[in-house]
Amino acid sequence: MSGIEDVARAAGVSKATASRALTGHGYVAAATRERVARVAHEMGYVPSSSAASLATGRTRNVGVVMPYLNRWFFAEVLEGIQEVLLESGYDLTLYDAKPGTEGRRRVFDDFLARKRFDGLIAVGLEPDDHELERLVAIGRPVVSVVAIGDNAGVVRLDDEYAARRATTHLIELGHTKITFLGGVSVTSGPHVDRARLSGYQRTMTEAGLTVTHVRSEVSLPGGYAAAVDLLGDPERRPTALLATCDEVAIGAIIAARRLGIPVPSALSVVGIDNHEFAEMFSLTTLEQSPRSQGMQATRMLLGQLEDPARVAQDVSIQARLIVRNSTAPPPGTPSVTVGVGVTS
Amino acid sequence: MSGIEDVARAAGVSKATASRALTGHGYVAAATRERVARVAHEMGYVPSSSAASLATGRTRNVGVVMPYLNRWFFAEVLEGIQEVLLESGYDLTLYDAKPGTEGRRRVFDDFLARKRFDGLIAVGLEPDDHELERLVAIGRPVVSVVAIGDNAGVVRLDDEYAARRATTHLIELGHTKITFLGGVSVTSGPHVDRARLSGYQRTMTEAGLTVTHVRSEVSLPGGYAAAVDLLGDPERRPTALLATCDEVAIGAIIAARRLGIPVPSALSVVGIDNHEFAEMFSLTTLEQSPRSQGMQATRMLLGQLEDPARVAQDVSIQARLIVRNSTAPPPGTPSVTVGVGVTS
DNA sequence: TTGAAAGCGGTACCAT
DNA sequence: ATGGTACCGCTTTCAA
Repeated sequence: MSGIEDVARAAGVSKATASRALTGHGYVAAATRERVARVAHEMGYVPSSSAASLATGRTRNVGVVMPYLNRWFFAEVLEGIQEVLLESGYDLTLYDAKPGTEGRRRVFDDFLARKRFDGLIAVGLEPDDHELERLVAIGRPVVSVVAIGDNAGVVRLDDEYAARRATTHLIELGHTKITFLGGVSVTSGPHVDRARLSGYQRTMTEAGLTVTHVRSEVSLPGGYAAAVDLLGDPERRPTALLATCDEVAIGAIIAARRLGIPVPSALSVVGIDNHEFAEMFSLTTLEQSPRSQGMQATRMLLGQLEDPARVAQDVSIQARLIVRNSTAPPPGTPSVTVGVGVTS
Repeated sequence: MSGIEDVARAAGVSKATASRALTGHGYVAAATRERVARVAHEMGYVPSSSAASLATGRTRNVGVVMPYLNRWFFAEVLEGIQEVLLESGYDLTLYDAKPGTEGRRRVFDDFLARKRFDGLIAVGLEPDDHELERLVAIGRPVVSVVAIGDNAGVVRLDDEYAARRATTHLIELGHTKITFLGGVSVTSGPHVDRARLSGYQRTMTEAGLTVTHVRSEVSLPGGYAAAVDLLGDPERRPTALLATCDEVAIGAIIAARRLGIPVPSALSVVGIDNHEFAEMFSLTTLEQSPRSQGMQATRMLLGQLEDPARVAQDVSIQARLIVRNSTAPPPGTPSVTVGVGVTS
């Protein structure tokens, strides 16, 4: 395994010159640079990253902390991050921080403290005070996808807006019995679900409609289970459902089908995400593109790395409504109304 | 940021002793060790990993290469790997190697060559000759999940067996028109699907039954689309479907429901995976636990790292059949037959 | 434009 | 059991 010294010798220059030629920092005669580069290539020279890191203090590595890897949103964000890092020659070190686990504690207390990265991307982390403090203590730039509650750079969906938009869509179709499916409450549970629930509640209240909220585990099977429960009871059954995310919405659609409730003629369903399955289920939803959020966050971080003076930004995304075939006017509406009320 | 030298000074010992006390290598008086440890802790000392790597040649980091992050199998494997590495204090560097992309080329030609890891885990990689050569050239232990075609350590599902077992299950129920859904052919496409298709074909042939294979993109929407096509044509419609994986199987079940074909009374469906959605769809399937495959592979790799003499193993897993409610005897079978023929 | 040499922060050998 | 010191391989200042 040849080091830079071997390359220098073979090219007939000093280590210093070889380093300059290879890194592009400092003056080197064009001819020299070329010769060194060629020799290095021929010898199959690959710089030792630990030596370079030790000398420069930079790792050319970015850390990514996220609580789930196997959920659509997170996997997509991760792919987006990976794509940009790959282009930029940065490695990506992944830290899995599942809420409430010993592993998460170790990630914050041990792993991150090692600073084996130049910067960090936190995805949907919802850190508590202690964790936030650790994050800040690292002293490296942090950008987050989904708010994190401090002054770091952020890329996020405007959740409140998305929920308002979705609710408005249903109200405009003529619905009055609209139930929000998912999350815990406005004051507890993941921030994302709280913001969406809140957007729904405000819109309903402003329209003089009654708010109804049914909890559901935030996953496809969770939405299915909750919807089976809700829709099975004719007393409680609404004419429209706003789910906290597409996974829950799709679970609900599957539940409705099993119960023989036609969507959208007897029940409208809206989600938030534009999940990869949304099209297959003709789901009306609000688009958030997690992949491009990951890409944006990464670009923001890389920008800060190359110019520490750069101010951290806060990018808020207004989701676009995608109307498919899971929403229609409520049953009994004269067919002159607006909308795409085609029966499935 | 205090270094080991500061710790040594504060504890009144030499750098060497401090290092020994902190790493646990070599003799140190118990009292000394304790004092050094305490001082280090008080000072918030965190060793520089690049310095340590440079000195020891070991990174305490494991690389993971996989072609997809957003598919169930891969995400699960990744979580399993992450879990074991976290326990062992290893970092995890992720390399996304999507087939046919420029990014993949760079991963193999540039990123992996930097050897910023002590060992590598390749998941479902299906490397071509060039890529395999690069992998070997790295000169670090490699363990793969899903075969890789060389002499590395492997943890994998016995795909041929899984398909045979699934096919046998359907044959025992009395089915004769069984179609395999997914994959490309026995000689092309991903190895996994080829092996499963092959297991199906042999079992069918041995039973004197006719082989029918319908291609499908290997995803839930893919299975849905392919099944809509197949089941929509009464001429071609079989009484049972064996899907190359649960995602395809579930797509097919959804398609069947949409077409008004009751599962399992008019159509039996078997998958391979035991996907997180399998239970919700009452899917009969062969269980493979990707999470534990990831964990096993990681333990195998860590074992090789601490004892390079250790022989690489080849762990092959025989999937267990989980009978749920997506399989039943074919329509028209007298009800005295064996099986779990409950109509959905 | 190039070279010599001093680190970067640990580890581990060799003495003591 | 502990200390002195020579590396690990690269970057970067300073002098030439």
